[in-house]
Amino acid sequence: MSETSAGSAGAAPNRQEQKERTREAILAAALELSQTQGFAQISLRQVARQAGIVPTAFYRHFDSMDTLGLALVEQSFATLRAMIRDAQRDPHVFENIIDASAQVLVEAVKQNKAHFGFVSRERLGGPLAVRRAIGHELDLFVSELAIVLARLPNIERWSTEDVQMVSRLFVRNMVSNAEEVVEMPDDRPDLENRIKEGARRQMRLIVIGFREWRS
Amino acid sequence: MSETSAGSAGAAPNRQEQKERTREAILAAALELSQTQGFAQISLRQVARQAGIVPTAFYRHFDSMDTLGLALVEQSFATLRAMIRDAQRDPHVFENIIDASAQVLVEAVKQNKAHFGFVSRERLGGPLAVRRAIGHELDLFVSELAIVLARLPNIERWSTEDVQMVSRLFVRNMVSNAEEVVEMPDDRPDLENRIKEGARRQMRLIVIGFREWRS
DNA sequence: GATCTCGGTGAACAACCGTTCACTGAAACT
DNA sequence: AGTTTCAGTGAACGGTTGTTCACCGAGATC
Repeated sequence: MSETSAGSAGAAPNRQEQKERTREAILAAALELSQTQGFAQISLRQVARQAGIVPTAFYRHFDSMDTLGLALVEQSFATLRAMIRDAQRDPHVFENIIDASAQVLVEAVKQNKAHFGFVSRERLGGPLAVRRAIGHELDLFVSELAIVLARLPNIERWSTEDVQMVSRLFVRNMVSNAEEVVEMPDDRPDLENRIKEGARRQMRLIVIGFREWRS
Repeated sequence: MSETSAGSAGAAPNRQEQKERTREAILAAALELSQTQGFAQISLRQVARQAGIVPTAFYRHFDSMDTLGLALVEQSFATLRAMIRDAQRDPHVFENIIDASAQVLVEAVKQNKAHFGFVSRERLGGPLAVRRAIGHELDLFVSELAIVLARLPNIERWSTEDVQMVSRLFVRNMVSNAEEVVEMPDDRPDLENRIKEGARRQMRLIVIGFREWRS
C-alpha cells in the first residue's frame, strides 16, 4: 500500500477527499439557501457563490439543480432513518412506545431542522423530480415502519392491511408533527411540550381506535 | 338612476367591470401557472403573458407578486368556506356526519383542485407572506369548525379545549386528505374510494378515541 | 522526471427578469 | 362639447440567470 489517502481530517487532502469536501459544501449551501427561499427558486449561481466556488465548477459535481435536489432528498432521509435506528436502540421504547416515540421525534427534528424542513417544504412545493423522490421515500418508509410495528406485542396478530394502514397514519402524523416542530420558534419550550403532548394523543387515538374497532 | 352599469354579462362593459374582468384573468393565469411550477417561481411577465396583457399593466391591479399571492389565498379560502356552507345544508350531515363529510370533502376538492392544490403547495412551499396568510386562515378555520362541532349532539358537553383539539385534528386530516385528492389522477375511482374510506376511518378514530378517553 | 487527469477558473452569450417612464385613447364626468 | 381619469401600451434600463468554451495547475500515474 502506498502513502496516498491521508484519512484523517486536517491536512494533506486527497484529490477525491477534496472533491467530496466541496460536494458537501454545495449540498450544505443549497440546504441553507432552501430554508429561506425554498429549493425550487434558488439559482445555481447562488449555490455556487455560497459554496465558495465558481458557477461552472458546479457541473463537476451535479449536472443540474434537479440532481442536486435528489441528492438532498437522499441525505435528508438518511438522517431520518438514523433517527429511527437510534429510537429502536432506546430502551424506553420497549416500556412505553408512544411516549418514547413522541420524545424522540421532537428531539430529532429539533436537531435536524434543516433536513426535516427540506422534506416538509419540498414534499409538495418542490420541483417535480424532488416531489416524486420524496413521495417514493415516504412510501418506502411506511412499509419499513409496518414491518417494525408488526413485531410488536398487541399488534402481532393484526391483519397485514390493518398494520399497513396504521403505519400510514403514523407516518402522516409524524410528517405533520415534524412540520410543526420545524416552524416552531427555538425558544418556546411551552409550544414544544404542546406538540409533544399532541403527538402522544394522536398516537393513542390511533391505537385505541384500532383496538376498539378491529374491523 | 342613470344608464350606467349594464350588470348583465355579454356586452357593453363598464370601466370597472372591465377592470374586474382582467383582474380575474390575472388571478386565473397565476393559479394555472402555479399548478405546474409553484407560485413562488412564476414571474410577473409570465402571468401577464398568460392573462393577455402587457407586463406593466399588471401594476394597475396588484403592486407586487406577493399581493397577488395573498389575493389567491383569499380566493382559495372563499371556495373552501363555500364548501363548508354547502355541507351544512346537506341533510345527510345530520344523519351521519362522518360519511357525509368524507363524501363532500372528496367531491369538493375534486371540483376545485386548483384552489386546494394552491393551498397545499403554498402552505409550506410558498413565499413567506403567502405562508403566513395560509397559516392564519387555517387557524381561523379551526376555530370556526370548533364552533360548529360544539353544537353537535354527543359533543356539546365536551370541554372547550377538547373541542378545539378535535377541530385541529379534523382540519389536519382534511388538509392531508385534500392533498391526496389533488395529487390523485383523474381517472382512478378506486383510489378515490380508498381515500374516502381512509378519511372516514380517521374521523371515526378521532371520535371513538376521544369518547373512550374523556380525559 | 515526464505525462496524464481533472477540479476549478474566467470570459462570454443570449434570454429573461422587475421596474421606470412617457404615451394613448376611450370611458366617465362636468 | 370640453375636460379629466385611468387601464393598457411599448421602449428602455440594469441586473441575474443557465450554459459554452478554452484554459490552468496541482495531484495521480507511469
